[in-house]
Amino acid sequence: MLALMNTATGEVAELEPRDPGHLSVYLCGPTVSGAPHLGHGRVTLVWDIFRRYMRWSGLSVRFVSNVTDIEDKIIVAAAEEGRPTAEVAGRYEKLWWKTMDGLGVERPDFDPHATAYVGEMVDLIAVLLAGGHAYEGGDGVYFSTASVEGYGLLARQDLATLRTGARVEAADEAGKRSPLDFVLWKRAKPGEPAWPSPWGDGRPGWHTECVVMSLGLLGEGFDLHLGGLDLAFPHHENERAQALAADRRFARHWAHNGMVVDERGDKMSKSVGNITSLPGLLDRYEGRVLRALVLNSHYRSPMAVTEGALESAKGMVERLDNFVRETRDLPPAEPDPSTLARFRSSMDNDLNTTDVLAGVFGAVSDARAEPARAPALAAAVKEICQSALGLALPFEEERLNPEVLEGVRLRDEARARGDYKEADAARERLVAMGYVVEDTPAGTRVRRRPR
RNA sequence: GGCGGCGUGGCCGAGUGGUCCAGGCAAGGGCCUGCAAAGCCCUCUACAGCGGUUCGAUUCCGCUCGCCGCCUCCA
Repeated sequence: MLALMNTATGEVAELEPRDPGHLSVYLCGPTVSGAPHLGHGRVTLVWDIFRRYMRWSGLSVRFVSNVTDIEDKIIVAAAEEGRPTAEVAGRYEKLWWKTMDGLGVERPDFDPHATAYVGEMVDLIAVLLAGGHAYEGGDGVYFSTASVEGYGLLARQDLATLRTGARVEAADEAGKRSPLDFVLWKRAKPGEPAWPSPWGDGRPGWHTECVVMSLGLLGEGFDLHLGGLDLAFPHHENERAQALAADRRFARHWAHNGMVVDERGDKMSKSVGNITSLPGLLDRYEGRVLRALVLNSHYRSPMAVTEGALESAKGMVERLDNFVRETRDLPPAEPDPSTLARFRSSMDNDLNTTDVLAGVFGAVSDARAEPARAPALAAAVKEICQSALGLALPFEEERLNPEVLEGVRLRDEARARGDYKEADAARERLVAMGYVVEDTPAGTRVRRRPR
């Protein structure tokens, strides 16, 4: 079974599914108040790879990832555009899923929306109030962090030290008793979207939705809660605190992926404003290149998405593409067992995907050096890349348009009669159409280079 | 200030107390080719610095320097 760093303990530990053979997973999804950025690309790719691998390993995975469709930033965006929040959120959500398709990231099994769970959130807040874990302040209802034993587990600090480092409270949260307390229910200002509650019309705070949605769809003591490292504290801590205060058993294992950083090594961050649009990047690089880049770095390390790193990742994809093209007509074979074994042990070791790539490229080299083993090795590469990692490779012959086929025919004819001037001209035309041209014993072949 | 992490060859990026070697990208040379492309071969070979432990440290320990993350919004 796969061992994964557990943020709650600081140790790599084997996953132990609550229900044998089934894995229940919650991943914190996007707030749809803008275009997805590179950080969204990483978090979704990392855990998409994880999810596929778990399924490939024979587990059934119940994968839940939420969409936060009501939140301050959405209200601001809607006000700026003079449109309803639901419309703005809907538009960005559409862009979100389109971008996920571009990345080759599978849809979650469930994608609960915050606005569909307001009633459950109100119920939870009532329970917290009744239990003395929450209080009413000026602008709404707040959670009392001091009321929970062991608050600070995911930050690996205790309440007192966290409080020492906390920054000055925001003015609109003046009703809080402690800077670490957080809002459960925000009373609506005039014109803001609002839902009814015993504490006045308003909207839920961000941290509550994940509690009711994860417990609602995955049940008590679900297996794994995932997200970007920046969510570990305070977001996940605050989820955990609510669940504990409500006497519910929450996630049993927490895992967090590292941040995307800029060229200088600084984290991409909304407040800093150094975030890069993901759809914009996907115009320049296909999703497979980004997936290769993610695979080439450990999921917990900071990852820079630079031109050089992207070009390098593209080179890897191209090398795999070439290997697949040259081996796809080999007779079918069982995947090479030792290659698969190495793959499993790399993945099971806290998702060491860089080592996975080393193994895959090792198989590629071996297949070229030892033709007798090539069918089994090629089958292993296919199994690993396609089935387990979601890295689509050209296992099927590409269809070429008539114009390209005509160019290929012209080059073949010219070469056959020794007219290299014409042959070169035909090649240039094909290159201009975006193809790499190769001469083979079977004649001219063309292929597209990864974008 | 508290807590956590990082510093590997031109670049990205694993890993390890002791032979050799990560892997990819890039660069240079060669083979192959009508010329190419792809592929193959070769070259460039590192572990921030200083101490310590050890027969032996890039790997363990300490210190120094540098960088980053969290304690604000955030994936």
